[in-house]
This record gives sequence, structure tokens and C-alpha cells, in this order.
Amino acid sequence: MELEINQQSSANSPNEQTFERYATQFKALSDARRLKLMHELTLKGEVCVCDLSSIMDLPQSKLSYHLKLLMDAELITRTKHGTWHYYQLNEETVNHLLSPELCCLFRPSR
Amino acid sequence: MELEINQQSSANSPNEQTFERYATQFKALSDARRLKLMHELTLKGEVCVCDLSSIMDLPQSKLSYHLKLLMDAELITRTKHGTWHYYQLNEETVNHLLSPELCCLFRPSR
DNA sequence: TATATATATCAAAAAAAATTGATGTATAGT
DNA sequence: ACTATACATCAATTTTTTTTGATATATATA
Repeated sequence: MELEINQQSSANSPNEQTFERYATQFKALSDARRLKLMHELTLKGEVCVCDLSSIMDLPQSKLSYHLKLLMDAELITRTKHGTWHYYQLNEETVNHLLSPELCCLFRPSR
Repeated sequence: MELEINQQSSANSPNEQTFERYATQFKALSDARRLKLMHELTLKGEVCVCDLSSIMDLPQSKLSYHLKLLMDAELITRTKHGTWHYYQLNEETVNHLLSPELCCLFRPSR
């Protein structure tokens, strides 16, 4: 018999942390530019900051700021190859959060 | 043959408005107190401001402010009976937005 | 080793959102 | 008509988020 430490409380009695966690994730999604960014990752699978910068028409430091918010919310992940950093959707988180109806927009089907 | 005015562009070529719209909705969801509020509505179906005020331990004017944000995002609806205003979830919007996995927390099953 | 490129981080300023306390409005009861 | 109750709105303030421009770090290349 195992003791289970709930990462996330049951749906019946959510605790404050659960709400805070979701609030952080929705906050990361609460900006049109970040949504567009997520959409680009949904379409392209994996994009480096340099490409995103021109796609999004954003200066690099601003872009890094928004990428960090999405990283902190665990909505995206990063892999480094040399000096290039490639970002991709965190499909697990996104699919846990968003409806299937948002499929193709932000939620890739596996 | 009918011309169709898309309320929301197709998933393949979302326009700026689509992102702005979702950003507004996610912004409304980006606060732990508003999520708790949504959860209360999910559980109770319909609650008046006076009850919410004690449940949430929030002063009335603050509560009204947050309810307005959720109303503007069309995440909740209101019906008035006399001086009482009853708020309820907008299930259509919520279910369009959130995953079935968030069911019971914010997304009621019909 | 020196230089260039890609990206992250930082601190100050600007902009946006939230709080607060007061006032306004509508309805119900006397 | 008067009073009380339920809720919305407003303006000033505080807090949080975003932007900006500069600097730091890490890797690649000459």
C-alpha cells in the first residue's frame, strides 16, 4: 500500500495551490502575442528564438521575457543545440488544460 | 449559397482578433480568486453576490469587479430576481475553452 | 585567443490591473 | 414617500506586468 502525494488535489476539494497553479498557467496564456507564439510552435513543432523574433516581429529581449513566462508555466519546453535554443509546445500541459476544440490552434493532436 | 461571417476564424489561419479574444478569456481565468469563484459556481450552479461575498471572503465592490471581468469574458452569466443577482457558469464558453480533464473543477459535465 | 552570434538577465520606466472607500441605482418593504 | 438592502460604478491609489535598452553568458569560429 502506497502513500500518494497529490501533485494536484482531487477535483472535489481543490486547495489554494491548485488554483494558484492554474492561475499562473492561464496568466501565461492571457496575452495575444504569447498565444500567437504558442500557435507558431503548434504549427512548426520546434522553432529557435532567432526565427521566432522575425516571425513575431519582436525584439529579442521582449521575446525572451514572454518565452520565460511560458516556460515557468510549463506550457513550452526548450532544447539547446549549440548557441541555438529551440522551443516546442509542452503537449502534456497544453492538452491537460485546453479543450480539444482548441485543437490545431494551440493544442496539437498527437 | 450563403456567405458566412466567421465569428472566429478557422483554426488554420487565425487572425489577430481570435488571439485577442482568447487572451481576454484566459486573462479572466488568470487569477486564483476568480478560479475559486468559477469553481463555486460549478459546484453550486447559481449563487447570489451576497452569498459569494461570504464564501469568498471578499468585500462587495471587489467581488463585483471580478464578476464583471468574468462577465466581459462571457465565462459567466447573470439572472436578476428582485434585488438579488444570481451568477452561473457559461457552460458553452467554458467547455469550448477548457479540457474535459478540468471537469468538476471549472467545467461542468452536462 | 580574439571575435561574432544567439540568447538570457537586469534595472529603470511605462503601462495595465487590482484595491479601496465612497457614491449611485434599483427594488422591496413599511 | 421613506428606509433598507443588494449590487454596480467611479476615482484615486497601490500593485503587478510589460517594455526598453544595456549588459552578461555561452558557444562557435577564425
